[in-house]
Parts: sequence; structure tokens; C-alpha cells
Amino acid sequence: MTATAPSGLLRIGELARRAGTTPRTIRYYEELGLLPNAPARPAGGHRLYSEEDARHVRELMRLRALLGLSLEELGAVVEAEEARAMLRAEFEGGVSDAARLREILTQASGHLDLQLSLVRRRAAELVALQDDLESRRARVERLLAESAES
Amino acid sequence: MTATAPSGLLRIGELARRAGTTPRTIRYYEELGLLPNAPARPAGGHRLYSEEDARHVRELMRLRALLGLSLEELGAVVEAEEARAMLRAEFEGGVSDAARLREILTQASGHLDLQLSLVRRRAAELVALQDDLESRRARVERLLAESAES
DNA sequence: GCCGAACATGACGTTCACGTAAACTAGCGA
DNA sequence: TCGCTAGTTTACGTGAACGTCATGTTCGGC
Repeated sequence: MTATAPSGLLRIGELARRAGTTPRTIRYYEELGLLPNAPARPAGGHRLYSEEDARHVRELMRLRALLGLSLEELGAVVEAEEARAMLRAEFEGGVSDAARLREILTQASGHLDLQLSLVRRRAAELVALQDDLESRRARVERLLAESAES
Repeated sequence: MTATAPSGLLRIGELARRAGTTPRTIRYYEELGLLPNAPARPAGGHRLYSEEDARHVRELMRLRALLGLSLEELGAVVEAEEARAMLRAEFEGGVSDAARLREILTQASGHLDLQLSLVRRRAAELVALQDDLESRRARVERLLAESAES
């Protein structure tokens, strides 16, 4: 059994590896509704994923780790993302009219804005912490220099 | 019963409030050795804390939340901090000789460097995520503009 | 066609980080 | 002194996020 199925698709082990986690976690997330319930299950019943799926899961892990989200909070993000994905499907399938197009894009923009606001706040807090630590280190460094010149 | 004892010291409730947590958590941290075991317990047996203690606890919470540290990892930081505090005490009490002083300061600097490396990495990851989201939003925004001009 | 590794489901176990309840004591304003 | 709030310890409970085990099935190379 090779890691990637002949179709170029990934089984749960490979998906987990690429996302930096374990198969158990993938199944758990699926159970919670964080991942699509039946990602193409041919005959055998084994789950099969695309590379896109792998990127998606990896992105979720990243978001969760960096923002410190609970799985429930992550669920909210996923829901919004799925709504966006549906709109995107309509968008790529050739959009009906211009008004509808703007509606879709506006929704997408709003969703990104929401995530951005979370990320920006967190980033700002971290940078503030970094600045604090740096100024404290500078103070120590200054004392060291003074001690050396004597 | 006022929030602050007449001595200007804080009881556990006030400390928790200022640190943005609960008394239970404070006791738990003390039990784990994250906080000094007996912060001055006069007659009654009630814990009493200084404003400095409050700042310290708040700082620990901040570090933990922003870096996503477990309590065990936080313990390592605290240990290093305590070693530094001992050195600092010696430092403020008038340092013996210049060599010893440099030793102390070098230790302190190393400790801060360690924390800084953690914070910097985390901050970099968050900024990278922020950039990703921003570029995706820019793309959507561009599409919106194009749709408007037609 | 066989065989070992990887998958499936289900159930139970585990760790972390506290929450909560019970029974008692201390501090403080009226 | 009374009464109320906030503290004390001990112990058991809890939710989140998986880990682990048992039992059976499926791939895919040989």
C-alpha cells in the first residue's frame, strides 16, 4: 500500500501527515462537522481526500493554533467558509447577473474582514509583548555595557 | 469586607480579578508551583498578595494565552524567572564584584532572549497569516472594483 | 491468492485545566 | 455581637480534545 492512492488522492493517514496531525483527529473533526461528512468514499469505505482538502485542513490547524480557537469557535469559521464556498461555486460557474456577483464578493470580503480582525488583534498583542520584552532586554544590555566600561 | 485589605495588600479574590481569572485558578497555579507557595499568610490563613504579585500573575496569563503554552511549559518559564529573581535580589542588594555582576546580567539577558525567540517566532507566524488573508482580501476587492466599472 | 500495513467503527480511557459542592473559618461593617 | 461576604481545605465532577484498544475489512505489492 503506497501513501497516495493511484488516483492521486490521499488516504486519511497521508492527509493527517500533511496537516501535521493524526487520523483520529481527522475523524473527530469530521464527526464534529468541521470537515465534510463523506469525502468521496469509493467501494471500500476508505476516506479519500484531494490535495486541496489537505491544504484546507492544514489551514484550519494553523488558524486554530495561532488564534487559540476552540473547536467550537473553529466551527463558526468553517460555517462561514462553507457559505463562501457555495457562493464561490456559483461565481465560478459563470455568474447570473452583475448585482448577484457584487453580493457574492461583498460576502467574501466580509468574511475575510472578520478573520482579519481576529488575526490583527492577536498580532498586535503579540507585537506589544515583543516590544515589552525587547525594552527589558535593552535595559539589561545597557547595564552590561556600563559594567564593562568600568 | 473591602476588596483590598487595610495593609494595601490584596486577597485572592482581588488578585484573581486583576489578573482576569478566578481564585480557583490562582490556588491551582500555586499548587502546581507556578506561584510562590506561601505568599505571606498572617494569622487567619488568608493569602495576601502585593500589587507586584498581581502584575506578575497577569503577565503569566498573557504569556500563556499569547504563546499557547501549557501550564507545564509555563512552569519552565517561571523557573527561569525565579532563578533570575534570585540573581536580581543579589544585584539590588549591592553586587559583590564586577565579574559576578556581569554573570547575573548575562543570565538575565539569556532568559529574555529565550522568551523573545518564542514570541518572535509566534509573531512572525501570525503576521504571515495576516499577510495571506490580506492578499486574499485584496483579490476580492479588485474583483469588486472590476465588477463596478462595467 | 496471500499477507502485512493501513483503514473502518465503536467503545472506553486519559490528560489538562480548571469548576463545583461541602463544611468550616476569618474579616469587617452595622 | 451579629451577620454577611469572602476566604480555607478536601474531594469529587466536568468538558474539551483527543488516545487507545478491540475487532473486523481493504488495499496493494509480491
